[in-house]
Amino acid sequence: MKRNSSIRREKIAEALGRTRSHPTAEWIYDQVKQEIPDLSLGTVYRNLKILVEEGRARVIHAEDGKDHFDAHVEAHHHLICKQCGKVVDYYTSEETGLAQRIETDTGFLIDSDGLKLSGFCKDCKPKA
Amino acid sequence: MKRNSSIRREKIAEALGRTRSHPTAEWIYDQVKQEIPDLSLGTVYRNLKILVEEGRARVIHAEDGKDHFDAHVEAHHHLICKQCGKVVDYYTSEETGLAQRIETDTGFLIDSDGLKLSGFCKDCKPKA
DNA sequence: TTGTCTGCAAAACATTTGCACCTAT
DNA sequence: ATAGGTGCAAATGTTTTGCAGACAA
Repeated sequence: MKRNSSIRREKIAEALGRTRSHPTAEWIYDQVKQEIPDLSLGTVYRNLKILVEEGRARVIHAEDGKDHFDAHVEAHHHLICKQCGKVVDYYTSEETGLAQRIETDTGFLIDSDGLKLSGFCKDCKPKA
Repeated sequence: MKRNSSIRREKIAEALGRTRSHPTAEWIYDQVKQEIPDLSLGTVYRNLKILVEEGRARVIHAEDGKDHFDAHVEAHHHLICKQCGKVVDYYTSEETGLAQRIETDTGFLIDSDGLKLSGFCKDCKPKA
């Protein structure tokens, strides 16, 4: 299947690349719809899927039941808030040894997606 | 709200405790239905939610879009296969320092759920 | 032409909920 | 009586898909 890299796909990729907020499909839809008023939500889903297949984006299955997307594909980790669903980036290279050891121990190939850690963000954290 | 700890709830907890396979609600439903034929799926969902609230189980939002449940609440980690959705346990205490450092750096409170690492399991791993 | 892309609406899917009844205290 | 618990079916909310038309190579 040849890919035409349509205008819509590129606008979607741009909108996703412009933010660090790990938006949902709907958020992206709202953004791009401002530029392309007859955009449909189905198209957003279709293109996000393609971007992920092409390695230009990745999905984060968050605690809020929605898929969140991320165009920043360099290795980094995600902290996912169980309460508000927010996804925050975290950078460290400290886990590379861990991933290595896991593969040796279990045969499981950890991918560069990095870790997902769930918990409570600053705002949702129960005040002690 | 007082909890009666109904028979159904306990059977569900037992079925979940009996396996290490991190089943979905539907799998549990099929299991317990053998003992309680008029069980309904809604009840399974309702009780799983209560078990999670009570800290007797936890949810894993897996890559297959379904929620998986786990009654083994001691601290351990999960390796989640992006291809087949399988969830495998992994035990190590190596990340405690990491969780600590994340809290210091970001204010994000990582919970004892441990890490979720996605990748490919032995069986789904692309043969080199 | 041939294969891809799209809007739209319908479908699919996992999960939740309203309701009337049942059960336990 | 009062507060939970339940089956059932309907509703929900996100994501996918079928289709017929539009577009690009």
